[in-house]
Amino acid sequence: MGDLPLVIEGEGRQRILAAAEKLFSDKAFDAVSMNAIALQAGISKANIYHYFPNKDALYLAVLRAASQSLRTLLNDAVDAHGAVVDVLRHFARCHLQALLDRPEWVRLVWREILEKGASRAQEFAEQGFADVFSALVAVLEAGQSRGELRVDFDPALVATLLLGANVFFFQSRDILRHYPHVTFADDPAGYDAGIVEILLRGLIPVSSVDTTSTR
Amino acid sequence: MGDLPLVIEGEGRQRILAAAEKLFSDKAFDAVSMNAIALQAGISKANIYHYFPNKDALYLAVLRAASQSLRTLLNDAVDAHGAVVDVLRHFARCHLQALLDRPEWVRLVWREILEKGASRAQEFAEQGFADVFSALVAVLEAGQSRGELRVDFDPALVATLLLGANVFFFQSRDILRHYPHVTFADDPAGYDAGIVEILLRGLIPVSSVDTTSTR
DNA sequence: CCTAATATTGACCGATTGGTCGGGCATTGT
DNA sequence: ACAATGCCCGACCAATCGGTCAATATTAGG
Repeated sequence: MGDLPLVIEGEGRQRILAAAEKLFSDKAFDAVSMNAIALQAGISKANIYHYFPNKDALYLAVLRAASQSLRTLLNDAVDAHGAVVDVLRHFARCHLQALLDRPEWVRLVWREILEKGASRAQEFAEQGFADVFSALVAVLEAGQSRGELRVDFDPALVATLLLGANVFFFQSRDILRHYPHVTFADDPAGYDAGIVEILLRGLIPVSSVDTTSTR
Repeated sequence: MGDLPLVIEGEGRQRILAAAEKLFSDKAFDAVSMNAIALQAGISKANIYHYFPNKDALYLAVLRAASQSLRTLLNDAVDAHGAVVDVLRHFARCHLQALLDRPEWVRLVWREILEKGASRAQEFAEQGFADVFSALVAVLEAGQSRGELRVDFDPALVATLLLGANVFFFQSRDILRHYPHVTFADDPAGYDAGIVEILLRGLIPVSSVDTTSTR
């Protein structure tokens, strides 16, 4: 009695996972102590060991959950309906928005990729994002075979370029914001619109001064 | 006597910095102990404190040195001679090669950006790469005013796209390597060649079925 | 050869780390 | 009513952490 049960369906385990996710998302593994996690979760440190055998297992559980959530979130961005150019525009927009909506998950997964070179990254990012990548490649190939896109480029390369543009934006928008020429740091939609437009049209004028048949 | 003086000009301080750079480059700050650094440098832990007041100062010195070295390395990639398209090709190639040649520096700086949001990242990456970014933007603007490039795109956006493509390649080539469609994971030159070509020409066929007037 | 400054060290410190242990508290099936 | 079972905690542990200090090598100058 007395203590107000703020978390009814609490299920201690979820509290722990949430606390760990929050802490692990903005500090490295060794920089997050079990004490801090227990404090954040509002429980005792010893209690964590009732649900998880050790720190690694807890971290792995958090990473697994975040990775899977992020995976489905990103997969939802691929909607292969309509003309290829529209699909690309839609994907770029949704994909970047998904990254920005759940920065904790992205940071969690990306930190793991940075630390463990290709060892554990294989288990998550590789297996976890291969489908997004494949879906994007498939869209591009369809566009090629349907004549909507040129056929003399590598679809996987374009997919990498598009994914990389979004990830890079996510990672360095805080830095880009301070650059004098950058006007899109706070406008992800505008950024993606510009990116896709450049990818589609190219930087070189169509041929000579023919020009402005843009539309 | 006895001990072979492998390092003549050793200058203890450099040994420490080198050891710390190596360790900090593939493990996070809290995951690297002063003991480990001392061991790697082949000296005693207490001796480190003769050259550096504390762990933070040592880390900061390493970060500063790596950041500056990386900065000059990347700046050298910008060579604004010749036609704009050639400059872009040359820059992309050299920039990515610089990243791949000194992965320790890149990982060091990039980890710092990941950890400290925009606080200390400002001091290094921002200040350190603003000139590369500006130079690239200047090249693109020159290309626009000279009529070699279209004028209806944002130069800063293209610069971000190009830099991001290289950084993303550097970060995730270990993952990309395992993707079925990817053939360029071990061919940075080919990757950049393809990237630049796409940026210049665009994905959409010149007009309709005119086609294959490539090259 | 002596001295003074610089390098370098082993031993040590309090604090914090991941992890353990034994026992309370509450719910539940019987 | 009672035993059982899961949940939860304070206290504790050995190991390691960053950092200090007094004492010793090593070097340079006169």
